[in-house]
Amino acid sequence: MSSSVQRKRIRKDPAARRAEIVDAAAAVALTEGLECVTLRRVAEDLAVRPGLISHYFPSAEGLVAEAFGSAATGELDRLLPARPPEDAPSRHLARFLARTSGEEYDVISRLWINARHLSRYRPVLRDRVALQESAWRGRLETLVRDGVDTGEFVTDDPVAATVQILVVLDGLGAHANTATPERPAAVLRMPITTAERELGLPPGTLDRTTG
Amino acid sequence: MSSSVQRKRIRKDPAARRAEIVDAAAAVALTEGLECVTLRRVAEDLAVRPGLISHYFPSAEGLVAEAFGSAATGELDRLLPARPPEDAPSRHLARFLARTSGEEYDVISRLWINARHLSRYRPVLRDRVALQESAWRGRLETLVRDGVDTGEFVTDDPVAATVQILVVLDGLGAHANTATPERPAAVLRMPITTAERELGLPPGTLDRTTG
DNA sequence: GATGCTATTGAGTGTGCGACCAATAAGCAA
DNA sequence: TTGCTTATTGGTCGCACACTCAATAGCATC
Repeated sequence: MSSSVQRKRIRKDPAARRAEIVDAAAAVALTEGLECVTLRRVAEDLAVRPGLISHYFPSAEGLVAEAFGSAATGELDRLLPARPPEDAPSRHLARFLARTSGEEYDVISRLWINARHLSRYRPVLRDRVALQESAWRGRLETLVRDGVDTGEFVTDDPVAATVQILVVLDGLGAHANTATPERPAAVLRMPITTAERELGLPPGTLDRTTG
Repeated sequence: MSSSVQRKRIRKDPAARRAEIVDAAAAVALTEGLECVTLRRVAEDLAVRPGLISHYFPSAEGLVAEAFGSAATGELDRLLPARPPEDAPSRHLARFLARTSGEEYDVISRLWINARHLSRYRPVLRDRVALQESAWRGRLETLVRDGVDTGEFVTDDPVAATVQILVVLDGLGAHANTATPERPAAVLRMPITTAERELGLPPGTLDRTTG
């Protein structure tokens, strides 16, 4: 008779239920942080009992790692999707760098800071972070190599160029959780400057393009 | 008569006791992480009761912030001490950058990652992080300005040059908790390259010097 | 419609945390 | 020596967490 109690059980296909759990966990990871990905929290969001989450993830650490992996993969796809043939590599790179400037990118920075810190205590998560790192690096590296192939980019070490861009992005994202004093324009432009320098592009090539 | 029980009370000067607590908390913060700075943990290290820590720090968050501040200040003093007059700014800067390459620096990177992440949930800590950030920036900026004054460095924006160096250091330190694949030499040299570029120094000027 | 598999629940265990507070004793001052 | 201030103790409370496991019920299969 109590109003808020839902006694009806909904039995789902294990694969679908698992995906549902991972999605909910990833959402929590993005909005609240990885330490908020708990059995109780995820169960509450899905209106099930905590024990059910344990059934799919015998160790909570596995769920946290999965949540991070899912969230990071999703953000990578939004930030740096596969390049359609009609986009020139330089244009695609410019779009990517433009997306890393907005406040929207802070969410991603927060997630990475979170994961890199929590990796200190969670070996399973640490492995997942390493995996995601190589995924992000790999996708940017592919774009760089594509640009070299078309002749737009010039570098004798695509890996070094790629990693240098990522290091700068990591450095700029480090402050996503703290109120940062207004930064000089030269600092805000560091990703573009670095990319243009390492890829042999004339200054200004990677600035925001229309559309 | 029980062997492990210490019933004797040691009453100390409040200022001394407080300093003792902060020191112990800073040590835990550096070695184990800020989330291990708990009333119980610090009390155990000092062989006192948790209630005593509460007496000096009514809120545990205050202790965590203090622990970070103490640890960060100590590390800054080791890493970038005040420049003695007999040291040329370029030589002092070269020493600083050399110290940021060793594995010893990983401890500092870990502390900063830790603090920047935990800032998300702890407003008191967040303020302390902002304070420490300006302290680190201030000290490096002073060194840069000194070099400009002596004519060794050339830049029209000392702040931008300073922050760019720090951003690169932050970016490289982001991986302190994860096993990082061997990085290209160009990446490892980024701090030196950035400093030389932004300060108008000939390449190689800031490489490791003898002594 | 009956049966069997298993997804899901409900209840309970143990741990570590911050916070709170009355009782106690150390050491200084009168 | 006596008395007072307060640093320090010991104990307790409530909360949130992961983890365990027997009981239950949804649903596909026969």
